[in-house]
Amino acid sequence: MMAIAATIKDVAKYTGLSTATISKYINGVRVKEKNRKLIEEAIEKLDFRVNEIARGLKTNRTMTVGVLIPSLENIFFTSIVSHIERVLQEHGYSTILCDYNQNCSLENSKFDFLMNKSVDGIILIPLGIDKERIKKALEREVPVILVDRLLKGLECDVILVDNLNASYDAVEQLIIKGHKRVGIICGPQNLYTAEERLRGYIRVHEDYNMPVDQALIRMGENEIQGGYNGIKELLELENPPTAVFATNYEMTVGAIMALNERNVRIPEDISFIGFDNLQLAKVVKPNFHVVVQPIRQIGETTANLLLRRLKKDYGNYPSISRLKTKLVSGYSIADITV
Amino acid sequence: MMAIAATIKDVAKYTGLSTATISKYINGVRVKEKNRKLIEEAIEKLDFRVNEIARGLKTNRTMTVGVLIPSLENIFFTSIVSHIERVLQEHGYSTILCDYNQNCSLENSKFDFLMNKSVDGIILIPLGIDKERIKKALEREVPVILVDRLLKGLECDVILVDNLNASYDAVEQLIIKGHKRVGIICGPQNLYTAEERLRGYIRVHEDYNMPVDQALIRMGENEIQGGYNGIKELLELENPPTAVFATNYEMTVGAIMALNERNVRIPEDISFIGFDNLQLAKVVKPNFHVVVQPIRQIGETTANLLLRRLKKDYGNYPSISRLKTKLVSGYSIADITV
DNA sequence: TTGTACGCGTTATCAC
DNA sequence: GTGATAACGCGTACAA
Repeated sequence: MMAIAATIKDVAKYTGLSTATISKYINGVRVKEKNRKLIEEAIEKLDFRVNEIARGLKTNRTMTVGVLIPSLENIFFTSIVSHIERVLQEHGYSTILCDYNQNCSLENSKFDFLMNKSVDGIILIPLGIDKERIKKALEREVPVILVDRLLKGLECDVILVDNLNASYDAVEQLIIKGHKRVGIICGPQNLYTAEERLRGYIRVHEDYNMPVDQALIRMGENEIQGGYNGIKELLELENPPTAVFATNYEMTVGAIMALNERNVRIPEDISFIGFDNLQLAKVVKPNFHVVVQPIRQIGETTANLLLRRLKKDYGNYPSISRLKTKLVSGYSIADITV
Repeated sequence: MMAIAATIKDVAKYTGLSTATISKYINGVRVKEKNRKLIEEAIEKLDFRVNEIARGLKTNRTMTVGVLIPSLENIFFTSIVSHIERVLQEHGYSTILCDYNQNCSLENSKFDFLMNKSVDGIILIPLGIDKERIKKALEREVPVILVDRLLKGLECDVILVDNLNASYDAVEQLIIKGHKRVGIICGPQNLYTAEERLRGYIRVHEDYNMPVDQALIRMGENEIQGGYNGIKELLELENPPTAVFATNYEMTVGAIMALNERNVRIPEDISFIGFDNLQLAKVVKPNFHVVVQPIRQIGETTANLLLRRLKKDYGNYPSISRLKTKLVSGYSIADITV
């Protein structure tokens, strides 16, 4: 025999009160002290829980947020989601998670899927979504928050990381320590973050009046393989760099692997700065310098902004946050100033 | 002006038909050819979409599945989720994802949260959940599928990996190649998978009539640090192993890092078998042997089983699948048979 | 094949 | 403070 969930009606019957009163109690309206006791007893006894579906039908809210990310197999993205989910859940929202497998057309269709599911809001790490979809969502008063990547020409809340200065500061450290030839391993240039990180690299060169040698710029996929190949190519240059900056986590792993494999010592043979995973940087000896993104802050800021929008608080719309990274020091930079 | 979603009523008005007819059309019941055309035109024109909330209220189904995993910061888990989500989404289900941060009490409360959200089914990678909760869910006809870990004394569908034989086969390869002292780096023994993997190690020793040296068994957290420490301890033994088996991905990364750092060569100085991430194994030179879990298959099997249960197909309940791993060869085992 | 009428569990609007 | 009642949008007898 299966326990059918009790309804407001049941509680009403049990207490002798009306459904209206029960509903009010549930929604925080004051009721007579005596009735309060009674209702609480009934709820306990009948194991009553609000039917969110029925409530949603009335209120037009599902207490559900859609989160759409490029891939579930990338720890940077999923870590952000982890924090988002925690904060939202604390406020009673559940998180419908979708990934689009780095595929724009999937990105579009999953966005539609979420809209069809009547989510109350959407958090999106975008790739190449059709901006009209986002506009339409906003028109329907479904707030959308972009994360990590900007979509030019779209008025929308967005939480970013200051990638340009992250990169600038990292490379600057190398320059300050006397490095004239700094290699950079970066992601595809149609990707907002990768582009920004390369721009930081270029700008710091300009600011220090140093030429940019295109041969030192290695682009590849944001994967282990990309980092691995990048290092390989850099080491095989006639005039190889004395320092290398890897600009995302997977590439950092690949780069370290390639260096170890060739017995290239850090920092004696080459100086190195990695990206993102502090734990990894701490495990490898010598600990390497690493640019750490404020993952927790990204997630929490995003969730909190969305919660505000869900409360119809549209203060400082559109809000553009640019969170700061941290350069955590290690022992992977050789001082070669003469 | 915001586009309010059209309802069945609107479509009925537009076509001059009744809401019942529209509803039937939507649910695949035949209608007059002429009316079909008309309805389709109206749906297109009005941009009508079924209100899943209202439908859920009637059908008592939310077309939503809860997925509860130990951590969103572990790529093994999230990769499984990725496949689950894809399959479910193809069948119109959305996935509410929660993680419990490796914390049993959170595991319990998030399970409750999902039940309160009236999900149609739950997929759980369990740690120490109160089994009564699962029983109660099953009684309420909410199917639950366990993944990766067994809960003893609970009748429930479960999708497992044959960890014992995975470990057995890996270590056997080392033994066949003449290794008498094989180190194993494994996770905490209150964890189902870690325990199974160690049992495989022990069983193959028994089968080959080899003593098990407790000093060669290093336990730690399933993290990079655990693998790193494990290798370190093994290398510092008076009588160190000639081969090492790391039993999860993070530990494999840590182990490789530690070996590289000490310039211990694979396989000249030590033979090695890793776990899980084929891409990593292929990137490191020499490619190392690696036990690969059928992640895609785990996800798809899980999703498909749940879909069957959601259709009230309770054939071969409880279903216990034990999926096979694959030992992918590399060049990390030295043949030291004399 | 189509239409009428009602109910799903909740909230909101009134009166009282 | 409380209660009766009408929505919310859809599915489904049952009747036509």
